[in-house]
Amino acid sequence: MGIQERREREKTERRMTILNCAKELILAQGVERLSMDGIARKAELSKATLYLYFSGKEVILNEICEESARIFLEHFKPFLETGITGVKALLHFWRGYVKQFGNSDEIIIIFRVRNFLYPGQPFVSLQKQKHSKSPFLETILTTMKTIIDQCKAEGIFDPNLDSEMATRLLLSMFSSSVDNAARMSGESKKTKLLLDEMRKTFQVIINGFAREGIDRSCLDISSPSADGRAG
Amino acid sequence: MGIQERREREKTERRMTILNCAKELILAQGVERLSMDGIARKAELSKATLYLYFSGKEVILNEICEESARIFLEHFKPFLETGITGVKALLHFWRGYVKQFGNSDEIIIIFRVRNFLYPGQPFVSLQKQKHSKSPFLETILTTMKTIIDQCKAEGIFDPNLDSEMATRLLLSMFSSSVDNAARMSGESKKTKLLLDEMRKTFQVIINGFAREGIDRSCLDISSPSADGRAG
Amino acid sequence: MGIQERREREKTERRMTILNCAKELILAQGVERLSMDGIARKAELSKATLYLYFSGKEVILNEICEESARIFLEHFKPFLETGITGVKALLHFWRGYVKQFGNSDEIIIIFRVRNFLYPGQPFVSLQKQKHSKSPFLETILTTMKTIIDQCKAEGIFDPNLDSEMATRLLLSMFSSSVDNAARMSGESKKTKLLLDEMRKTFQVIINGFAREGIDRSCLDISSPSADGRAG
Amino acid sequence: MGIQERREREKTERRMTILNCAKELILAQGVERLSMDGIARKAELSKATLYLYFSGKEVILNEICEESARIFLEHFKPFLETGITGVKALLHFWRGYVKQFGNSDEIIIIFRVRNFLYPGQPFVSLQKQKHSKSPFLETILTTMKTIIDQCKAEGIFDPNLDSEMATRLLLSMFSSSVDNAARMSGESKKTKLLLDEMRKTFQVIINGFAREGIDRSCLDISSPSADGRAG
DNA sequence: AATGAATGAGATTTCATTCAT
DNA sequence: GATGAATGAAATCTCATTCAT
Repeated sequence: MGIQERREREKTERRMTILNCAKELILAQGVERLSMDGIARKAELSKATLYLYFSGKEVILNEICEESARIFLEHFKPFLETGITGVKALLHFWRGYVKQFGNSDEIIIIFRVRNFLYPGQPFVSLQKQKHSKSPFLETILTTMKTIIDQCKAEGIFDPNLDSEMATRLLLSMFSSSVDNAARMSGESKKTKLLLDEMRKTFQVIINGFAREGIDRSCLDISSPSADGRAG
Repeated sequence: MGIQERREREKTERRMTILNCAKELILAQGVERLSMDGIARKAELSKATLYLYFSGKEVILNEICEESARIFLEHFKPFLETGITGVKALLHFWRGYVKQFGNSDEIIIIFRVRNFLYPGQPFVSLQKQKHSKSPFLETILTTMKTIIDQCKAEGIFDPNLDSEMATRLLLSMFSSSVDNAARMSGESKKTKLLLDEMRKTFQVIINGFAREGIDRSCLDISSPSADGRAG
Repeated sequence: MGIQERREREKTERRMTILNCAKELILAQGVERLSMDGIARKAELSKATLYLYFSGKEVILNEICEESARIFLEHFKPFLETGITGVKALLHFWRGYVKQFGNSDEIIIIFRVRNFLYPGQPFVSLQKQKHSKSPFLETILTTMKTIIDQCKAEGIFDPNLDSEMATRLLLSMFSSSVDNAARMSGESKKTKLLLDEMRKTFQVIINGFAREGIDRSCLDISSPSADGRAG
Repeated sequence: MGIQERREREKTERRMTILNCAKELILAQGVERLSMDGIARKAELSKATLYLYFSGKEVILNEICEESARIFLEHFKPFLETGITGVKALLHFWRGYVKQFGNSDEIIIIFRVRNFLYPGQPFVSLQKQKHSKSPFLETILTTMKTIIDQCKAEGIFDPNLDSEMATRLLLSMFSSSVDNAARMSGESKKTKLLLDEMRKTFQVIINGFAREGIDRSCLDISSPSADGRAG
């Protein structure tokens, strides 16, 4: 029984080792140059062993993406509670993102891998897709759209705003920022510089979403006192 | 010397042939699947010959990007005349883009190749780069920044707006849209759908750039009568 | 010792399980695609365990072949009693084959595995082999040769007929037919079509074996009344 | 021009070199163990070069098979003239085969490779196939069936003989013999022993084809005087 | 006795690049 | 200047077999 458990644990650990090695390599040299050989070498395993845990390269990338998205969602969830206003949710989303972004590279990986797996494919395609291959990414999208709709309903955002376009725009922005960050070397990745840039960008876009004439102070994501109440 | 000249001219023509074939292939099947083999076959040259004109695949891609940017700038220039207001310039920029986008595929190529060459690298890195590898892309950026600065000076845009961030945001948006378009099949590429999406996005961002309280009608890029005069 | 015996019995059972799983897989997907992995999965054992019972894949295949031949012989034996004429024995052989072929897949396995193990190797090599690797196959051969010799002695077959060649020819024919059958999908395997083909072929060959001028009716394998008495 | 021709010739020669190396390896160690690596090593070429000449392993095997069948047909053709009786044609076919078989290994390769490409698939499947992938093999089959039909028409063969079955039987026999030969080591391959076996087998089968009561001497393939005239 | 885990060796295939002519 | 031919290095994936527990 103890053995059973230990086995299970070790197996999970190995899986994690492999995924982590892959992630590190992705951060270090880009998804494009990621090879099974490389992962094997870094994980100090034989190539064949990789195939014991994952049925192919594509699967590894998918898992990385999914796992990162899952982790992100987990970190983010506590910030999203029921009964709060849309703007408040938006702020929480942003803060969750900042927290997450400051703590790990998950989000960088999500975007980089995803862009590799589906090159050039936007997060929300203009052409409807039947089945998303990525439930967690899907969840992120849905969540964001819900928040935007709520903001519209609360009279904060322009009622004519196309929510789906808005979702796409926000996520594209995140993706760009992240890609930008991923190109930076080493520690500088998580610098204030990048977060500043992202905050500014996020702010500009939200301002663009806002209903004309509204007091922008209630949309101020930098101020901790912003409470989402329309003025 | 006549001979010398003819030689020179032929050489240039050859170069162009190669680049054009590469472009067509990129449009037809994506940068990812572009191979020296393919270019050689299409150009009806031997692979070895390609190396007489370009020192490698990377260089070809770079040149393609540059050349497309140059062409884009040429088309765009007439819309940018001195003595007009910033907003008007912005509208011209947008119209130039729409025109360009409806008329040729240069812009698709610019973004797709660039994204392939520097995957995930934003157009304007947050980290200053010593030497831009792409003078023409640089020019596009500079132009846009100039316009934004002008809009700020004219009181249309938020005086606190970070012009460089704004430039990056605009270009990221364009890039995303183009990638999205490139995923669409055939003629649908240039459909109203995409242009609509782009227009909406552009509009939202500009609205976000605007000074608080300003009348948004003067920023309406869909209205041909918008003249950039602040209300 | 009871324990000893049980152990022994269990070991034999395990061996059988493994062999049977392998057989089923062979019938389902062909020898070519048989893998140790597959056997282990089907037998619900670990691959390593297979090696406790058999020293390698080749050995498993050999045993399968042998065991199938043994089973075939067992089914066939009752049809072969002493005191009957050679032709009658031949008819019994044929009927035993038909019965066997209609009732189980052993014979398919014998030939397919054998052909895989020794691709292109005839059942009876022209070159004498010191030690037959397959005693049971050897028995089948011997039996058949005995029958043929008897037919010769009884004046039914051409006295100049080379009995060994004749044996080889008959078995090759069976092998071909079986291979043909194995290519057919599912139930159609045992259709009248195949048995017809085999009967015709068997008949032609026997006719070829016959002494010149003999009345072929006594060799008619389709007629149940043929009794092997020369007219 | 001379250069053009020389190039062409050299290219053909390379192709031949590759095919010949493959053939030698097949004869030496069986099709099963043939690998692109092996061919490359034997041909003293890089693996990549093989792909310049053949688009894959399967293609190489197919070409080998086709080419060998073509060579066989060429050697065989002179023996098949119009206006001869069916039996005479049959004798010629046999002699062509013997000649060919005594002279080269082509025929061994045909059968071994074919058996590998289409494992267990008889030359003439009981299930009709839409398109033969092998025009030359097809020709061999057609030729043989034509001869058999002619023999039936001439009253030599049993009018009830199923010509297609007969063709299958003959070819199976050849295939078996050849496989047998291929297993023999070195020079013994072409020994009288094997040819004797084949002759005997061929004779028995033809006797089996014969109409009942016919004088078998006219079917004697060993006698050079047999002239195919029914007695 | 049993097995989960690991692996070495090898398969096919691709492609940017070089070189002799 | 042009090119046909060649290739090294790398990619992904498979499988019979072994070993520590």
